[in-house]
This record gives sequence, structure tokens and C-alpha cells, in this order.
Amino acid sequence: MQLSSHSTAPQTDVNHRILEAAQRLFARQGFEKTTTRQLAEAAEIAEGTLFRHFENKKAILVAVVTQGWSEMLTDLLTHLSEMGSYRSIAKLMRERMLTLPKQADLMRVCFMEAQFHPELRDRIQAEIISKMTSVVEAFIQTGIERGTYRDLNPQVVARVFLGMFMIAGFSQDTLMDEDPSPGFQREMAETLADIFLNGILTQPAIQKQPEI
Amino acid sequence: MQLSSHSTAPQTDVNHRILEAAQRLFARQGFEKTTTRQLAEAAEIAEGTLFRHFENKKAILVAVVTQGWSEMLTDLLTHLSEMGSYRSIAKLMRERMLTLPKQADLMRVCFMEAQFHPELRDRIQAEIISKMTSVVEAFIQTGIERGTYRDLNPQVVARVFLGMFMIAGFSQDTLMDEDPSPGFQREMAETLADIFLNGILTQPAIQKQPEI
Amino acid sequence: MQLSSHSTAPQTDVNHRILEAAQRLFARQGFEKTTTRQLAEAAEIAEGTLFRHFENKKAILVAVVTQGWSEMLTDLLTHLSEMGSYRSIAKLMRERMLTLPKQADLMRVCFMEAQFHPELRDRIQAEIISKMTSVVEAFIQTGIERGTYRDLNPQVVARVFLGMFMIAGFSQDTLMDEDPSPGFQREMAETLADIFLNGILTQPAIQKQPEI
Amino acid sequence: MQLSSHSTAPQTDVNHRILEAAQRLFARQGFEKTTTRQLAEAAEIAEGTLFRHFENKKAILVAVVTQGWSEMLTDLLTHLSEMGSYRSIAKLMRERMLTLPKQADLMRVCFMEAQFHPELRDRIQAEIISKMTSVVEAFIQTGIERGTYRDLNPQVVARVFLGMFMIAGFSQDTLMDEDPSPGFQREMAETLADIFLNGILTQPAIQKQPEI
DNA sequence: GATGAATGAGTATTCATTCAT
DNA sequence: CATGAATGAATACTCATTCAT
Repeated sequence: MQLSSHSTAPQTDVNHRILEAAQRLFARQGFEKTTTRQLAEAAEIAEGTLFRHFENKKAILVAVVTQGWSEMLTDLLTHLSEMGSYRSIAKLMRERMLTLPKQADLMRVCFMEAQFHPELRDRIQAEIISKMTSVVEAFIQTGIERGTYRDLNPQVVARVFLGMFMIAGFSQDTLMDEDPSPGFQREMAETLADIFLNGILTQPAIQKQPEI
Repeated sequence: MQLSSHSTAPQTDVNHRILEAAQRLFARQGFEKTTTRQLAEAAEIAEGTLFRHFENKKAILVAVVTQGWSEMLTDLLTHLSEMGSYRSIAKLMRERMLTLPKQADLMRVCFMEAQFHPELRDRIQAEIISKMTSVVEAFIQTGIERGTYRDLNPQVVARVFLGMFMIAGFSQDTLMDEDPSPGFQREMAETLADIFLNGILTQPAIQKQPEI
Repeated sequence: MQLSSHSTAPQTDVNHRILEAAQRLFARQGFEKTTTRQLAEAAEIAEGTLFRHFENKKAILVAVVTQGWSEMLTDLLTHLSEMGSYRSIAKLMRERMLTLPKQADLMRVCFMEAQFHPELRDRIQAEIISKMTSVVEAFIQTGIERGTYRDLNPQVVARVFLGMFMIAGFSQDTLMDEDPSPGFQREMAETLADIFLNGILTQPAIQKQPEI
Repeated sequence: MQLSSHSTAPQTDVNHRILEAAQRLFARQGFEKTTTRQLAEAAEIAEGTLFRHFENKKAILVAVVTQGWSEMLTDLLTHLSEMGSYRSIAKLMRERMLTLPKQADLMRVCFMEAQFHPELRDRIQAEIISKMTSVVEAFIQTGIERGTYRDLNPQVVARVFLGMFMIAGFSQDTLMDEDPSPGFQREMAETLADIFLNGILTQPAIQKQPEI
């Protein structure tokens, strides 16, 4: 590990620095308005070096986005598989939503640019969204079969579930009038989860946050 | 009408053609990637003419977005005020969501670009979002007071309500794996409305679409 | 006169207003940086009207400049012919230099733009400068013959004489460090005239301003 | 020299080529009418390269002008300090004026553009003109104290002195009717110097060019 | 492999000029 | 004749990409 780092680490390191810089800058200013010069400066490398690591600017975008989604996918799967009760899905949502701001940057990049870069969108949909939805779909399906969830189309519910995270993500900067205080942010996440859970349960848990 | 169009029509007409072209192009390719040359071609005018009608490229964006949102706001207020029962809010959502694709272009433009143009975001939030949320908020508040809706924070619920439209809007091109068939689209809208309604009602209407 | 003014006066009036505006604007901002829109606004006419009175923008420049020089030429000739003593040439210079600021705008336009518009320069030189120099030349020549002026080449002295006005004209905005107070301005004009006179007289009038 | 040029020369070289091209083109066509494309072509570089070396087109102007004036200032100071007799100032003028055509381009650029670019004018006045005038002023002052020069305001005389160079510079293309033969040019310089000297001396040296 | 100077196609914007009204 | 909306060529400047060192 330490020995091999001589040759591989710098490689990986530079790559990593580029992606980190890119995620930050793309989120802040959008893909088009971020220049390769800025990217290079932020990653503390020369402008030309960018093109030794990525074929072109768009390749950096693709890398940033797919990498980020992969993390989200893994994260979601891990937590979903660890979940005991089907009624605790609200808890999962609440937690994920509150850790979301870290990834909100990425989501924004993703939704923004996916619109305009077909190959990026296709890739995200093929590699990530479809996997996510099918995992969530299976989860919902089981809940329905057990009689915990109402008899809705699991495909659709899965998408609504994922959509909820979008709301949470975007609500910060677009849906809010200026002041997204942490308290309000938290309440938003909780209510969102609560409405969703009550919306799909056969025997609603009326009160907010009924389970830990 | 036809006679008086002599003097006023050209002005208005060109303005209108520019905005229409802009909405289409911005939605398709984003603001940055849309060139003024394309804009002019699409509006069938000379490039220079753009700048007789709008000071800037960005002024076109602002015009497109605020005009579009205004229409949405009016539309929402009209339908909300016409609504008889508080349980029919799902119906409103379904209908609005299905007529949404027409305005989906606009929404996309809006959410995309608002991120990067503070003055645009401020304007949207001040003129539109805050009005929308406060109207919806009042509506929810009344529902809660009448005991129809659960005792949730109306501010938050209003935002969730508006967020639902976002999901519907974006689900088409981002959340879907390729095939947003009209049938699926419709089911998405219905389920979204259904989950939301059941999520907030005190006495859930369990079955989907219980009222026309 | 009054009757005919119906048709001719407006013509002349508009023409005059254009030239006045042009002189002011060209002097202030230069020819290139003055737009036809500004010209039209300043003359209080429509932009298109400019081109009914002048074939193009440069024609306005040519008109401004030749008209202005003509006035200067006339002015110079009048005063030169009225001059009694050859020793009072300094008086002429002083007076002309002090009334110069009015025409400084024009001079600036002239010297600036003549550089870059050969046809303008040729015209000025043919119609104005050569006339001016030959008139002054004759005057100097006579002074020399009478023994009042030193035996210098009258051609050259004439040009030096005219050049002195340039110094006076430009000294205001270019040769001065910020503060061309009227007092200093006046002293400049007087000293300039004084040095010139003493420089060409056979029997110098040593003291400054020896004659009224 | 040849070896070390590897790393430093290109930088300096390109910069130098740009300034040289700029001086030539600005003088010939003026600042506004010179396009960056022309500038690049004349300097034999790509248009974009201009902007790696200068922030703006105007920055090129400023560089051209200040560099040129600095050379003139140095030149003047050198010769002034080397001067033995106060009566030989005419000699200095004659010499400087005849080597002037080389710098006439620059002077023209300078006087033209200083009119319209306040920051340029301020810079020239602060860094160059005021230094020049104060040096010349001191020289004149001494001449007056020694009784060689007449008792005139040294500040003003200094400006007249510098203005004389302007006449010489501009006389070539503006004050002359077409034919500035070298002979005439030389006579102009000599007469100018002669008139100035006789104009300020207490005991005039009547004949032209009385000292070497 | 890393660098960063050079590139030149591409951008938003301006403006003299035209021409239908 | 006057108007001013429309024009489109031309402009300064940007930036992803290349390549000699």
C-alpha cells in the first residue's frame, strides 16, 4: 500500500482533487459557467493537466455525477437493507434528508446538467436511477404484500419516494424565501417523511414521528 | 383588431416570438448553451433586433421566467379559489399535473437558472413563490382548522404541496427510464396526489381517487 | 425671408442642429465613439433623419470640420487686415488665443480626425490651411521687408505662428497638470505671444506686453 | 544570449512585438479603428494571445504610450543635463526635433487618445508631463537667474518649450500642404528653435544658429 | 507525466445604414 | 419628407483544447 502509492497515489490523488473541485464549482456556478482554468486552480494543478486525466470538460462532469450518484445509491441500499420495520421508512427518509445537504450540491449538478447532456442522462438512468428504483420498488412491493402499505403501483411509489428527496434537496435554495434555518429544514424533512408514510400506510400512524 | 394591428402588433409580435423561442430553447439546451444567434433564428428576426427588445440575453431569461410563473400563479389561485371541498385537493393536483407538461419547459428553465442568477431567484421568490406558498398555506390552514387535515405546520405542508408539482414536472425527463408513456404519466400524477391527500387527511380516504 | 422660411428654414435648421451637436459630441468623445443615435438625440431628430441630411457619418465630420475652419479663417483674416502695426501681432495672438476655447472643441476634432481621414485632411489643407498660411506668410513677408521682422523664411514663420495656436489650444487639456485656471491660461497666451514676437522682431520689445 | 533565450525571450518577444505593432497601427489609424484582429495579425500571433499579455485593448494603449513617453523623458533629461551653455538650448531643440519623426507616431497616439481616456491622461500627466515640465522649469529658472533668459514665468516657458515639440511633431502631417521635404522639415526645426531662443534671451542672438 | 503559452472558433453586443410606413 | 424598427457585419473578449518544452 505505502510502497505502491509512489506511482498510483499521485494519479488517484490528482483525479480526486479534480473531481472534488469540479463538484464544488459545478454546483456553485453550473457546468457552462465553470471554466477549465478555475477547475485547474481549484485542484491546484496546471490547466493542461486536466486533459491528461479527462478527455474533455464534459468527461469531468460525467465522472462527478456518476461517482456522486453511486455513493448515494450505496448509501440508500445499505440503509434500506438494514431496516427492520416497514413502518420505519419515515425514519430513513428523515435521516437521509438531513445528511442530504452534503450531497445537495451533487444533486443539483445532476438535475441541471442531465437535462442537456443526453449521454449523461442515459448513463445516470441506466446505472443509477433504474437500480435505485428497482431496489426501492422491491421494498415497497414487499410492504404492500405484507399489508403494511396500501395497494398502490410500487413502480410509481418508488419514484415518488425518490422524488421526495428531490423536494428536500431543492427546497433549500429554490422553494424557500431566503431563510432555510436548520430548524425549519429539519421540520421540512420530518413532515415530508410523515406525509409520505401516512400516505402509503394502510393503518395510518396519524401522529408525527410515531416510531423512533 | 386587424386594422389596429398596424402599429401595435409588430412590436408585441416580435416580443412574443422572442419569448416563445427563448422558452423553447432555454428549456431544451439551457440558458448558457443557447446563443443569441439561435434565439434570433428561432424567432425569425435578426440578431441585432433581439437587443432592441431586451437589454441583455439575461433580460430575456428573466422575462421568460417571470411571465411563465405569473401564468402558473394565476392558474393555481383560480383553481384553488374555485374548490369546494378540502378533500378535492387531490383532484386539483391531478388536473394541474396533467396540464403541466405544457409548462414543464418553463419550470425546468426556472429551477435550473434560478440557481445561478441570484437576481432572478430573488425576483421569483419575492413575486411568485412567496405568494404561492402563502395562498396555499392559508388554504391548508383552513383545512386544518376544520379538522379535515392533520395538525401539521401549514407553512411546511404548503411547500410540500408545491414540491409535489416539481416531482411531477421533473419525473418526466429525469426520474424516468426513457419511457414516460402518457398512461404512466397519468398514474404518476394520480398516485402523487393520492399519497399527498392521504398523508394529510385526518380520516384517510384509503382508496385511490375516492372523489371525482 | 419670412415666407420662404417655410420650406428652407427647417432644412437649414436641422442641418445646423446636427452640426452643432456633432461638434460638441465629436470634441467630447471623438468621432469613432460618438454614435449616430447620440447624434440624433442631441440634435433632437430621429436617427434616420441624419441620413437625409448627410450621406453618412463621416460626411458629418467633414462638414463640422470644414465649417469650423472656415470660421477661424474668416476671423483670422478679418483681424489681420485690421491690424495697424506689425508690432501688434502679439496683441492679435493674445486676443485670438483667449477666444479660442470656444473653438478649441473644433480644433481638437480637427487635429484628431484629420490624421485618419485622408480625404478630410486633404480638404482642410487645400481649402483652409494653405489659405491661412499664405495670408499669414504675406503678412510676415511685409513685416520682414519693412525691417520690423528678422529675415527668416516667411513660409516657416507662418507655420510657427499657426502652430502657436495649437499649443494654446492643446495646452488646456494635455499639457497642463489638472488645473488650467483662467489666470494661468491667460498668462500662457500672453507669454506665448510675447516669446513669438520677441523671437521674430529685429528690435525686440523686451518687456512683456509693451503695446496694448 | 542565444542559449538563454529559450525561456525568457518568447515572453518578452511577444510582448514587444505587440507593442511595436500597436504603436504603428494606433498611429496610423487611431485606437478605435484598430481592431484586435489587426493587432494580432501585425504582431504575428493569434488574437487570443493578445489577451494573455494584456488585459484589455486599452491596456495595450496605455503600455504603448507610457513606454514611449518614458523614452522621451529619459532622452530629454539626458541631453538637458549634458548641456553646457544656456544659449545652446536651440541646438538641443533642433537635434531633438529632427530625431522626432521616429517618435512622432507615438506623440500622435498620445495626444489623440489622451483626450478620451482620462485614466491615460492622468497617468501621462502624473508620470511624465509633470516631471518633464519641472525639469525644464528648473533649467529655465536657472537661465533666468543667470540673466541669460528674460524674466518670464518659468512654469509657462517650460510649457511653451514642450509645446514647440508638439508643433514640430504635428507640423508634418497636419500643418503641411502635402510636401514635408526633409529640407523644409529641417528649416522648420531650426526656425522654431531660433524663434524660441530669441524670444527668451535677454541679449538676442539675432542671426539664426549663432552657436554650434 | 506535468506544464502553461498559444490558439482560434465562438460569444454577446454595438451601431451605421436602410426602408416600409 | 420624417421616422424608428429592423438589419447584420463587425467588435472585443473568452475559453476548451493542443503541444512544445
